Amino acid sequence: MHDLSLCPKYEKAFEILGKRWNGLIIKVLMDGPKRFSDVASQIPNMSDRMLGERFKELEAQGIIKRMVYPDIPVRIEYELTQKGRALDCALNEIQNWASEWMAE
Amino acid sequence: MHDLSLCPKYEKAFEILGKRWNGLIIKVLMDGPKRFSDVASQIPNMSDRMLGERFKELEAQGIIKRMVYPDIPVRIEYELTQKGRALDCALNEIQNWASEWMAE
DNA sequence: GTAATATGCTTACATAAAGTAAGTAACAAA
DNA sequence: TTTGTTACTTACTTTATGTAAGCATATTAC
Repeated sequence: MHDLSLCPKYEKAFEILGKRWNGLIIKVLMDGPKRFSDVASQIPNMSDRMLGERFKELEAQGIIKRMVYPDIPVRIEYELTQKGRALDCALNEIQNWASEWMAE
Repeated sequence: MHDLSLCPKYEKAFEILGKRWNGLIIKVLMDGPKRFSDVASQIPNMSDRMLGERFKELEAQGIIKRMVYPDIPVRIEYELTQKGRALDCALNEIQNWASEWMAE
């Protein structure tokens, strides 16, 4: 049989989105820059450990950036890059699908 | 602070899509019904064990159905349900994002 | 008749990822 | 001085995933 095989870029996209918590973290940040504790409180079942780990990975992948504001006390915010915000359409389509097909 | 919290249906959607291999398996089946070995050969790094496990989960979630045709030898095919096919737009948006933003 | 190959899995075991709970550094407020 | 807050980190346990092999049924090759 012919082997179409998947697009390598699509596979890479799912190395990010196909990992637990990432779809939720990115969606929360679509609302604007947020602090560690604000993201954590919007995703109740996720631990701090996971959020810290995911933030580092997403930053390394260029999807979010970590901003340090030298207020007193120091204020740290995470915000989406252009690459991260470009996921808006895709996540909205997932929301639409969920609204139509997922049970309460 | 106010706690918007995410839509529960969106969270459920990512219990499926946020799990390794599911985004790839569903995409492969968008092309039409396929046999176990055909899906396996299109996702080279995934093991048979994982494919078997994912097929069972996706069937339980109503995203695919397992069809048994009593040919000789018996032929088993996996195909998307209406619910599964409804993910087409979302996965296409992910493909678009990947095409634009993922490195080679 | 015996051996080899194909399909659609399952099993046993090893490693990696995620969950849980507690702790820490820097500062401020009571 | 004790308590609280923020943004994490550390140590340990449990779950998920990876790896390799096996199995039942059947066909084909020799």
